[in-house]
Amino acid sequence: MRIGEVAERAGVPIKTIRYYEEIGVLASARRLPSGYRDFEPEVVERLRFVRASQALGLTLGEIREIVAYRDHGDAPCAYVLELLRHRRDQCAARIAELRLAEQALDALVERSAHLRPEDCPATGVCHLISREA
Amino acid sequence: MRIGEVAERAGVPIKTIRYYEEIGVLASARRLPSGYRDFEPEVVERLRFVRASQALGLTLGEIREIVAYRDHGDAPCAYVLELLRHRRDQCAARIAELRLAEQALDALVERSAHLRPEDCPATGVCHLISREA
DNA sequence: CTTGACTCTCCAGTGCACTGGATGCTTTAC
DNA sequence: GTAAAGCATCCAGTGCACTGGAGAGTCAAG
Repeated sequence: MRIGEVAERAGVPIKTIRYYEEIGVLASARRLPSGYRDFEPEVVERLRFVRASQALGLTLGEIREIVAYRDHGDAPCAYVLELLRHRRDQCAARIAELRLAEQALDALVERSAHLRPEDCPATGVCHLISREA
Repeated sequence: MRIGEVAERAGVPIKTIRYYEEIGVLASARRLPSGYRDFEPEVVERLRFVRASQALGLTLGEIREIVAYRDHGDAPCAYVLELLRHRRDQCAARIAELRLAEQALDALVERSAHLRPEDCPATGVCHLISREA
């Protein structure tokens, strides 16, 4: 299967597939006499795996580690589990941060309803934000 | 005030201050005969404003716009308000995304408690993740 | 007067994940 | 046979916000 078909089936740009190969997320593809890459059909599945992992917040570096385990013949389960746990914690932490920011933003937007531009002091940049400091 | 003192008072690295000046987040500082930057004390306040804005998720590009309003003599209130609203909506959207990812990760971690490595199929990379696709 | 701390500019690199463009060979369709 | 589509490599750029280092000038203390 040539790169264009893989790209279409997996829904990943051609450039990206070559990039994945370059950084080791995909193994180097076999070549046709023409020099064209010749992929196994399984690579489509692997690309979906990569995209699914990305959607969960794993980095390409982590994904490369996972597929390296598999390509060495080991089941990556324990490593994957560790990554997933870590990533879940990061998620939770990030959500907490964003909630705080959201609340602060909400309070600011709310407060602005009660302010008139004339109340702006001449000093500083914008007391809407800087009073927050 | 020289750059080192500003850096210390505002808690911002020297390099970063020069960078802010370069991209227009800070106005170009006056210079001493030696060539050293000579800052007004107010720049410390402005740096705090920049950091507070960043903490709310505004980009340096947006912050530059805000201070540009102020430096042209206009109160940036309306513009700031628009940014804040937009940013709040982005925040909410991102939180929703992360919640989904968190739930998926949680389900995966949970499920892994009931799987043994022996159950791993030989094909694919890791069915823990790829079944999710 | 020397040493060390401070500052200057300029260039380049980081991290992450791509993306674009130039240039040229190969394959496919008509 | 020719034109278009597909593929190849290589280099370089994107966006964001810095960060590091080289090489050189300046200032304060002893």
